[in-house]
Amino acid sequence: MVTIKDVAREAGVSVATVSRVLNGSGPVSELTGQRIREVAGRLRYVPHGGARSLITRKTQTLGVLLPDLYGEFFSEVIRGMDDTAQRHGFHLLISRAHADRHGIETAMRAMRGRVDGVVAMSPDLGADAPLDVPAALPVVLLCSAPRGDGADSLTIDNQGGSKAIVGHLIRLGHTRIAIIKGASRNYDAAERMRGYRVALRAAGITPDPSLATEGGFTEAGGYAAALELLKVKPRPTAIFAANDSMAIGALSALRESGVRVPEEMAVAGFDDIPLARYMDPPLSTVRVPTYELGARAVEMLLHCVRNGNDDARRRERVSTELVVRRSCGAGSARRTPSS
Amino acid sequence: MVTIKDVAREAGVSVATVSRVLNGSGPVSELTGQRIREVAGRLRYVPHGGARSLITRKTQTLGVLLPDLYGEFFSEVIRGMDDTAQRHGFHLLISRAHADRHGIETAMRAMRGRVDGVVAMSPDLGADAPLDVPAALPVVLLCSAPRGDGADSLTIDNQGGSKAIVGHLIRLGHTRIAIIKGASRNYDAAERMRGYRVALRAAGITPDPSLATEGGFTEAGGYAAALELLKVKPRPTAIFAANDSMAIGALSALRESGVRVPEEMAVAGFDDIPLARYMDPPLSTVRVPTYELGARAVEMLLHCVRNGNDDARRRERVSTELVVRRSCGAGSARRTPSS
DNA sequence: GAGCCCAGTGTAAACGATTACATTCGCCAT
DNA sequence: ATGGCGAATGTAATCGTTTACACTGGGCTC
Repeated sequence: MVTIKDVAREAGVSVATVSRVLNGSGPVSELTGQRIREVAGRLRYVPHGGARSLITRKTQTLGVLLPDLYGEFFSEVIRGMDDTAQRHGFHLLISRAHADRHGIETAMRAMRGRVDGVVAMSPDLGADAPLDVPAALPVVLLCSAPRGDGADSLTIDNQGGSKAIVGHLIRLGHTRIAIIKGASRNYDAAERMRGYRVALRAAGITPDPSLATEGGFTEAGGYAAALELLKVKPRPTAIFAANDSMAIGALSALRESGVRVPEEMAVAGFDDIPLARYMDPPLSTVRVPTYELGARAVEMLLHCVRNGNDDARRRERVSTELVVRRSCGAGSARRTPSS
Repeated sequence: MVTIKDVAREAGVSVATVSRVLNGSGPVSELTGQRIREVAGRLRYVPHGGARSLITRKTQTLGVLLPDLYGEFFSEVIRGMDDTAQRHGFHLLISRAHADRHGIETAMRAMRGRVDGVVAMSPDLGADAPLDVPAALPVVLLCSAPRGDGADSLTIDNQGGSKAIVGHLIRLGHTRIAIIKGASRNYDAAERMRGYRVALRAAGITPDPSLATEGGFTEAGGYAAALELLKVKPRPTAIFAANDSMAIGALSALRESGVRVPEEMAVAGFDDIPLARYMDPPLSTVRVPTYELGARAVEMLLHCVRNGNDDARRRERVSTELVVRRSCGAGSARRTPSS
């Protein structure tokens, strides 16, 4: 492996001069510069990133810690992150970790000295204590309950989205609106539940506990939850699933039970995954700007990385967009934007 | 930021001893060991990964270079890679790069000194010349035309998959089978086309050039291609799209043209993306084991990293599985495995 | 022509770890 | 008593860079 020393020897100069030429720092004569560049090219010299970052104390790399979920969400977030990082000359060190405190902390430790900062998604609720990681490491928490004041945080406007779609159902005349909740300790799930309650109360409807089931954010969970809800008397006329996967499971359950959607039961989801518009009927939902979520998280992190980590903590939130399709039975069946 | 020196000073020993304790190398007295561990814990010392890798000449990190595509494929591949890498104590440095030679080479250079090896996906055909990267860097090429002998390669059994599904259509009695090809210079696309031809010839059918259109692997492309194919006289009775996205586009085009699937036109895709089984009718396709693809690629790379990069080049291929659903009109409409 | 400045270059000290080699010391066999 | 051995520890070189500082020599200004 050819190092800067090899280049220096071959070009008959010192390593300092080579470094200056290759980084454009310090004054070097035109002639020497050319010679060095020629030699470096001929020898196929490529600077050793690790060595460089040791002395400059910057790795030009951002750590990304994601929970064990995957699918379209995962890849879109990463796409947003990578685009943004690359535009600023940064790499991405990606690791999937358990969503709990311990998993996150372990993974973060392993990143010490390899990254300039970390975007971590640890949606598990409860661990309100700040993370036990080297204090100097900038951290942006994604879709997580804000924790202490060691880290910035970026979340989805879950409440706003829930309120929008539940409000829409209410305007369509529904009063018995059920909810299929997400994973029990999950931050997004809790917030979506809260938005649902707020929307009902704002319309003068008292949330009925028998209309709240849990689906764990999975398709199978949504399926089971829908079957439960069909047994409730009087039966709800609308189901709001806290994500699209569960809504899709619910649609299957309803079809197999012979319940027509949206005539006998309106259904709505959350996330607007690609599948949603292909459902039969197409699923009304709340669009989450996944790409922007990743992009914004990296921007926030880069801000910390560059300006030091010491200034005031930022708490940001990306807003959502109501996507009305046929599954909720709106007259506005075709008001779907674009897709 | 606390370093090994801080720990050494605080514990009243030399850095060598601290290192020995923390790595379990060399003999250290029980007492000293305990003291050092206690101090390290109290000071929240975490070894600096970058510094360590500089001297040990191992980064415990694998580079991953993926083209600008995304979606379910992307995330599943990464999931397979990360699981495998993590099991062996490795991290993943992920970068999206242009699929062409130059993009790959640039990205690889940026990874010098940060990774122990690279999995690169550069499906663009044509660049048969070996990649111009530091020779010592182990590389596994994913879904790409084997290039020179500097790198191992792992591909999908595209031909096998195409032959299976086209063969299936032939057994159903079709003789005029159209194909919607993938992106023009793409390796997978070319191989799938080849498999299609081979299958036809094996059945004594001469491929009809007017039945081959191109859809660029996109949904819109598939839509347009299907409209083209409907104009061909005599009209084909089956369409094989080289991926599911195009098949889905084709389904839309057929529905809007009032052509019933599968009665008037059989349709088949390739990839088995999650959407496929939700289509109406559910899409017959070829399942690609995406997770295993990523997992296997990392295993191959780790083999190179560990045993040096010098031994014989491996050329591996993951096999595919025929997934028959309703869109191709098989009597076996419900033979779909699991899903 | 002495002093200064500045462009161009080299020397060597970092960065934070690992590890080969040297040192010390107690113990045991001779 | 002496030599040798091995356990426990320290010293310092090393990995591949960047960069503060020192040095040289030529062109100015007075």
